[in-house]
Amino acid sequence: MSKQIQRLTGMHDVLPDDRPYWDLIIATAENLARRYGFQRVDTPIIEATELFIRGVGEGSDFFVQKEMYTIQEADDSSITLRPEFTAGLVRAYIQNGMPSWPQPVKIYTIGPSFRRERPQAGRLRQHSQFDCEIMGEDDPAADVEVMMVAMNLFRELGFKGLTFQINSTGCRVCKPGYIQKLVAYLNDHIDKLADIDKERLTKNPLRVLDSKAPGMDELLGGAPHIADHLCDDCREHYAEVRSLLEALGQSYAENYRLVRGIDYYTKTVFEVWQEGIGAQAALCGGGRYDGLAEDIGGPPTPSVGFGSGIERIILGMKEQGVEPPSAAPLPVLVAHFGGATKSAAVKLAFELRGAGIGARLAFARRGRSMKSQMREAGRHDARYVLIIGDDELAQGEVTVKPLADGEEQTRMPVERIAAWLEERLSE
RNA sequence: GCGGGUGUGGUGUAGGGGUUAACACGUCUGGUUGUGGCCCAGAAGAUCGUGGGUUCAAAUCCCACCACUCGCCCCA
Repeated sequence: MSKQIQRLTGMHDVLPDDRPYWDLIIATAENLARRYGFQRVDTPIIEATELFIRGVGEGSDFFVQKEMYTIQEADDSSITLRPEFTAGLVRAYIQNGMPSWPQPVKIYTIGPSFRRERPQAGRLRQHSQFDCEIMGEDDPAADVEVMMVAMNLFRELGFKGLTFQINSTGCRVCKPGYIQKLVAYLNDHIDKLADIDKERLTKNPLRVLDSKAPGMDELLGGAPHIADHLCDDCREHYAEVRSLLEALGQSYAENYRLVRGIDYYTKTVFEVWQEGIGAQAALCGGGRYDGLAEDIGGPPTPSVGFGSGIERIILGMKEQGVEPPSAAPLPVLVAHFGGATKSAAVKLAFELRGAGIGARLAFARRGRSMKSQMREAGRHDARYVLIIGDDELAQGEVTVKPLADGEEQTRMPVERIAAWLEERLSE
């Protein structure tokens, strides 16, 4: 056991049993996104490290050192497996001249991303994400549109008990002032903070709001809330987001403790929560990032988007008992007795496949009992076994054995079988 | 990086110092001459996560490591 090569920590194999979940989620997401006018864009899995450093923010060297898969190239350049999608998509927007496309540009993408952290429930080192962005639009309606793609995705997948958690994180004008007030308040109560929160207070004060330490509800309830310290522009924007949600009849919970750790977020931040996925209740997270395009060398481009981890959605579906339709079994198995009958069986199997009929061929290096081939057909839920023996071969026929009750076994010329099956299978 | 839990055939488990490690499911074969699902019989498959230590004797006790898992940190 120890000698065999194993999967890397935090990586997962997707086996056939899980495939229906993936297919359903991807199909639902793409269908939904297209109905809202999003178009698919795929960007490389690897980008210049610099892109993520700038995208993620000055103070976030933590990611660079510990959480990103970074490769030093021989020519001294540094490249990184994408830890998120937004930076790459904004880069693609700028580089491909999308600022001069009709605005806004609405794009979605699906693919893997990477983070080097200790895995836990719903958090893998490689995980796949569905990601939607509206770039070049500052209308709060765009925020709401993106939010509703997320919410409706989970609804269409059959989730129950979802809540919108929303907040505004301010902008370059009002956020710094708020942080000062928050820090001042927390410093006044520093004795009540856990060690870890004291550390956060110096490194990333907003994160203290996310503290899981006991007794924080009360302390933070008395802290200044950012919604009360927004500048006029941000306050107006936030108010309109809420009123549009209300106009849609969409409920939401204002969560003053909802902060996203990345510097580029401005104004709207949101998550969709579902109870019960371990410590991670969020099915998706997103928000507005009006300054990011400029940070990475592009024109001012107010934008909003969200990402949602597919593995985590699957976890949630399993917890909620949401089942995707399972893959349809192959309708036919072609059985034979080796030798010349095998050749004929091989030929028949390929003819059927060419005609669009799914067919499994019984393999048998040295011949195999009929019983064994029948068992194989049964195991795979085939509907018909087509048998070619010496007798059939001599007469150019094939025996059709139905596996379901109620159908009679028949025999017919091989030339007729494809048409016959097509008719039966389309019923 | 830190902490908890768990490591026995493919899967799920039992066993808890002493000669051939048990059970279920799964897999494969067979139950006459060319016909599945149930049933019956049989087979394959595990150096009991790895390495070291204690002992006459270790899957069982001790230590370390590794992996998986849950959580913390961080959250893209």
